[in-house]
Amino acid sequence: MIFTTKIAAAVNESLQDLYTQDITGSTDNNFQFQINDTKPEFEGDYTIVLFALVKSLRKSPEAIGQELGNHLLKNNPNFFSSYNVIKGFLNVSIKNETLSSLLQENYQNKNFGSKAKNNQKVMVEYSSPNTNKPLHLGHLRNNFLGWSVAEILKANGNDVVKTSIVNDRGIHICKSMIAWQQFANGATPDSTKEKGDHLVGHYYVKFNDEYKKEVADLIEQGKSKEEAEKEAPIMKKTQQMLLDWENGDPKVMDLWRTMNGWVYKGFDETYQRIGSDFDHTFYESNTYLLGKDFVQEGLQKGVLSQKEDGSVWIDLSDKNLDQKLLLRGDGTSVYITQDIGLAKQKFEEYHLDKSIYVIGDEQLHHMKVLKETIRKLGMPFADNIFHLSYGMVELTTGKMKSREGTVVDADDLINEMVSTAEQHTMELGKVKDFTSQELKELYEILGLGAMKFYLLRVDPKKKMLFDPKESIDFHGFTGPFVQYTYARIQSILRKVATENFDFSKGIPSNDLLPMERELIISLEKYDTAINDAANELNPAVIANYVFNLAKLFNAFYVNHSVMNAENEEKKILRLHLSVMTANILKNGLHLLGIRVPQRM
RNA sequence: GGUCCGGUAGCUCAGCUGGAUAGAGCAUCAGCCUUCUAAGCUGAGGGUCAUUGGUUCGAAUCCAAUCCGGAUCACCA
Repeated sequence: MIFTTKIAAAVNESLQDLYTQDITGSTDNNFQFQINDTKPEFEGDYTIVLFALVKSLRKSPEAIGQELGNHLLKNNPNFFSSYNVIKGFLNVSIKNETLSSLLQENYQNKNFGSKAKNNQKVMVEYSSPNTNKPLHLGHLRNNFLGWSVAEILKANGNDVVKTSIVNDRGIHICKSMIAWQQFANGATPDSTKEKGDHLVGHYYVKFNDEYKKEVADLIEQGKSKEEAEKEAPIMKKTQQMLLDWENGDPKVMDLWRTMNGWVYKGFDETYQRIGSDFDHTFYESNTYLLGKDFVQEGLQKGVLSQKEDGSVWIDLSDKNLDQKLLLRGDGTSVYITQDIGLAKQKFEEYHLDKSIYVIGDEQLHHMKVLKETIRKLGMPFADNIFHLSYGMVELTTGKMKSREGTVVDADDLINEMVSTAEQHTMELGKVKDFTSQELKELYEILGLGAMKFYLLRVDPKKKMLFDPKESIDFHGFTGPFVQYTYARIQSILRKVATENFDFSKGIPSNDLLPMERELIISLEKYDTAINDAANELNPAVIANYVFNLAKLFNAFYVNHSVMNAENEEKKILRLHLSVMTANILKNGLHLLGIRVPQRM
């Protein structure tokens, strides 16, 4: 970022000096060019692409390149060391002195991280589970994404509020409750030694099994499928329970609170383990009546219309979106009604500039409708609602369906990852002196690191394929690879620390090897990575950056010794490089919710 | 059917606001541990960037059409 903006400014200045008179017509001095990284097969650090200038200057790209390169060097003798022109590409190299003083400066600032100050108040809503079943792989993607995006936005200078809305009411919750009443014989998490969310989840599946059975029986007795589905006793009981719940029936409320309590306890355990946290949690049981007022207001304003049966609609056909029901004939609200109410509440209570919803892409349409409805209702924040939609996690073995129990359970997967980490660690045998407590901690760091990296390294928008039979890798483009690089550097620092280096004296040499230059330039790009990731709401940008940096360091590591450097000056330089790389790897991984081990 | 998203190496994915010979990881093959951690490093093979046409100095990238896959279009949440 620092370099590209600096180069852009320098190029602009030179172009103005050289060609202002030559430009006919426009006087805004707007020169078109592009700055790219120089491809490794050419000499140089950055490449200025000149083709776009050819037309307005009416010169050959080679001529422009020579003139511009020459002028740049003359004008910025402390910044550029050399240039070359190949076809329409002007490759420039940055001076060693500039690079090492940048490293020096950033070393003293402790970080290359973003200095951006956006100062926006942003809410990120993510996780948003149902309290009738445990979390599965899809929820993990959501949690990791939401948490990471929130941290990335913070790193980019925003004030971020993390929230979750818990879907704790409704017919599906009653299903688990009814099935528990009928089949559980009073089983509790304590009596069964099972995590509460799993226990409740079983009865959700059980409901579905029983329901199917009853429907089949009724069909056998001669009912139509439709009739059977309506009349199945367990479904009727469930619907009655929902009514009782809405009327505040003490017995139902009691059971509801108890069973939700079990689920929350289970969720908390999982959240704590994966490091998900929220500044505020909304509960649907509190928010589901929100939004009705706006419907009334909208009616008065004439934005909404009412049908004969009393139902209220909004017409979005001008936005290519059809009509949408906002209030049923009996006056009860639907999902989107409360969403409108909650959106408004969020903006007002928190004075938000932006509200981001981390929700699967199957709700793209819903979110579009929500946004347009809010706009039509005249609420000013419609444009500040963003849907960070992510693709489903699909299994090689078919679709995940909680109802049918064909999901990759979050807790199971985490356990599996952690034990794989243990297995690898045991095989390598590098930490035999660790206490059992330290080992346990290490396995968590590595197992979760592998899993988070795996889920975050791909573009959120894309759906991803997961093979439950194949374990997530610990080699190559993975979390453990980056963690390993960090641990390696710590190993160097542990050995050198005893020698009491005086870093305050700075880097005494400007004699840089190609790999040392590459590392500095790469470190400098962390800032750009954070910016890009924040603008795109895409943690994969960070994952890719951090991986490339680690790869670069490893190549450097095998070629050049820090401890036994050619001379004292080299040693100091490389220590700076090592510390900075470790800092950024740690910081970058943190943005992905991944911790680093000191040894592994 | 309408709308939206995707199709890049055997597999999983980068690259997509147009730029040089399309990149990683896994898998395959060949090397590297008396020197700071081999969860590592070096190298090799592997491509009709779904197809066809267009735009231009230049297209994986932009446009159009077609094919394939998916999501969605509730008085469910």
